[in-house]
Amino acid sequence: MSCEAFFLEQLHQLGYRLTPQREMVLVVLHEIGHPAAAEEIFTRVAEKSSSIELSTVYRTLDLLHSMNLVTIIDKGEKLRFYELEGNFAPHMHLVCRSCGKITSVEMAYLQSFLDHLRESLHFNPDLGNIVLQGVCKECKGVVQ
Amino acid sequence: MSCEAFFLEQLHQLGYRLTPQREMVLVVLHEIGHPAAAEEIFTRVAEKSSSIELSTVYRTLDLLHSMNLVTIIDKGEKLRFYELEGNFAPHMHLVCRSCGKITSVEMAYLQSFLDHLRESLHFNPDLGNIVLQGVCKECKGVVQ
DNA sequence: GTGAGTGCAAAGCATTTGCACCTTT
DNA sequence: AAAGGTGCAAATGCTTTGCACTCAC
Repeated sequence: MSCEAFFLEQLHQLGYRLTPQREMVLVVLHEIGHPAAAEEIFTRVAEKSSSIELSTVYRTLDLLHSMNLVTIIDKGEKLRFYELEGNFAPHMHLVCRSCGKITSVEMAYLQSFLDHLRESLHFNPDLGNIVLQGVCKECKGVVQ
Repeated sequence: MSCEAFFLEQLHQLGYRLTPQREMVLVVLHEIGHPAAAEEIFTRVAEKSSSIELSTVYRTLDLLHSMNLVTIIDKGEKLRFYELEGNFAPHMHLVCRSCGKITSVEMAYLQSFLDHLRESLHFNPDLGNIVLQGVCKECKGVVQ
């Protein structure tokens, strides 16, 4: 099922309504295809001549997040990033502390560790929300 | 070397000064022994009859962080938590999305994954800054 | 004595919220 | 018609910053 279809079904099931604003936010998240700040999503929707307000973007992102369609990436600063999760296998994010670049990594290599958390510590990790800070390849010489 | 000694040495080396406020923040971080918000540290110092201002706490925490004596834990909300790192082996934190409890886990199980990041992706993770969201043992039945 | 550090108060700033109006259902 | 959504503006609240005074060196 495409994530639009899933979105429509969920909206209906939960008694929410489909508005042009919600539709546009989903479209724009698709187009961007990488983690983006609320402000960027807002700007892109506005550019498409669809009128929208920043607080509506936040409310829609919340909604999408509660449906597990959007991941919130907290880089440890004030600003948060939002990414459409619909089409991808679960993955984690690497954030470069020098250039800010966000890289996606598939979860496979983490699997045994996550199993350990679940089985030994009985802690159930949220898979959509894993962020690692560090220094990327390109910035290796620049900092630290 | 105790972390007080390390702190003093670093201060001196970098041309910073030892003030009662800085000393008290370090003492209180020791006493608390678990991740705490700036506000809590501020309150505890104030209780000890040492006069201090919240912004000074923030400035001191920044300083300690830049010396790698303090870890900043970002639970993905506005509020951040600060923990003295001096005496411990590097570890990561599990944050329960239901009750907010922070648990420390040693890094050993993550080692092979971190090696993979370094070797295959040339990404150098910050060890002091790893936070995983999820649901803890006690809250297993409560949410999700 | 000198410049780093502190207290105070004010600013920042992403995000949230209250409320009246509008629109989907 | 009813209730959920939106826009607008104001509030939040942790954290940061400017500035004059103080104090460690």
